[in-house]
Amino acid sequence: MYPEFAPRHQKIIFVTGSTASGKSQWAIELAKKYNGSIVNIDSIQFYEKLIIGSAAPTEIEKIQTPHYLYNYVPAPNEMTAGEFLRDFYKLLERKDLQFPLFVVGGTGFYIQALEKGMYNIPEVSQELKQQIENEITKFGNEKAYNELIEFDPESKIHINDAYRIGRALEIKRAFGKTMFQLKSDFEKNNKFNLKLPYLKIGKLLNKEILFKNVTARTHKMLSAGLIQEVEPLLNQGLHQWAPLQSVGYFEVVQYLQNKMPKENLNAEIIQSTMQLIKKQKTWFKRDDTILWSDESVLIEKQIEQKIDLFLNESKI
RNA sequence: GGCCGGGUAGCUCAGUUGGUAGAGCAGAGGACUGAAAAUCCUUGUGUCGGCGGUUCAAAUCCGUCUUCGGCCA
Repeated sequence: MYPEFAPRHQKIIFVTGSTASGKSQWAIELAKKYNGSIVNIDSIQFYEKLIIGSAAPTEIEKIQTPHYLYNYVPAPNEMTAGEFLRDFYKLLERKDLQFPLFVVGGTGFYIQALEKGMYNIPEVSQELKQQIENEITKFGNEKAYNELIEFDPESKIHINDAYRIGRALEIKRAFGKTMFQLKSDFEKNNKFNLKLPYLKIGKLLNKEILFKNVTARTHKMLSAGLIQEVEPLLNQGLHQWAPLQSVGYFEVVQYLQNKMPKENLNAEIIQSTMQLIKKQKTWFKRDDTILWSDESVLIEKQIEQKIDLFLNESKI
């Protein structure tokens, strides 16, 4: 599943950046220019039927350039970083795949997962996951936190972070390991990092421009039928479905459940989107290997020269 | 014009029998290895509408002015 090596002509370019930065457009231009393909690495655009609110590519765009891993996960399935890796490597086996691959998305966690690999542990059973989740809701964080700290006194997880406590307990009970042990095992022998040559580029716009983009795009989503996109999903009882907790979808669910007046919807979505952008920026700060462009065409061109070099070099 | 409420952090509001203020949200910063567009952490000095007064001490009591609601003329 994880290839140990790959032919040298198989090159990858990550195109990242915050929401509403124009990275998808840029990626499409590049894919056309270099006759490559687009691969999704946005955590919401994986899902079937989440088209408008996730700003997924249009049908026309998909016809013009090969797009992969978009809108294919049906509800109530939920995507995970690990599942994404499996799907990605399965995609690489396709004979008709046109390289270079432009892997596009703003989900830093997934980019990291693909680039560095993930801790090598099997999937935890649904039963155990459910059991731990139930315990935490029933007995509260403290009991779970105490179990964790007793087992792993070094744990840095905050007592309020029920999600991470739960995950750490899953690892403890299923494999008897601490998160730190997983990490050091992983660092000693990481077979799962990305073996193909790759380059990372991104779009970083200033806040004022992003706010304008977000405002325009939120308006567009709502008039394109975002509410109508969510309604049938709610009718199927999917209000707990993870992607419906995401920016834009969450607010529409609130509205449809009469927890928010319609006149607030637009502003609330804009606000959440700006908060998301802020978190994405914070994530990207940890990675100083991304070549950043802004709204200036000049820098974009300079980066494209680097892409030329990267694609032409035949190292190894 | 009269009566009753309100005017406290950018917003919505708490402030017990007077001891110079605090929550949520927003904003700012950060963490992050299988939900990640999620989850979590850190961060609150503001003429307590103005001016007088009572008091050792007033957002809190009194007077007055101002302003926004509502009701009655």
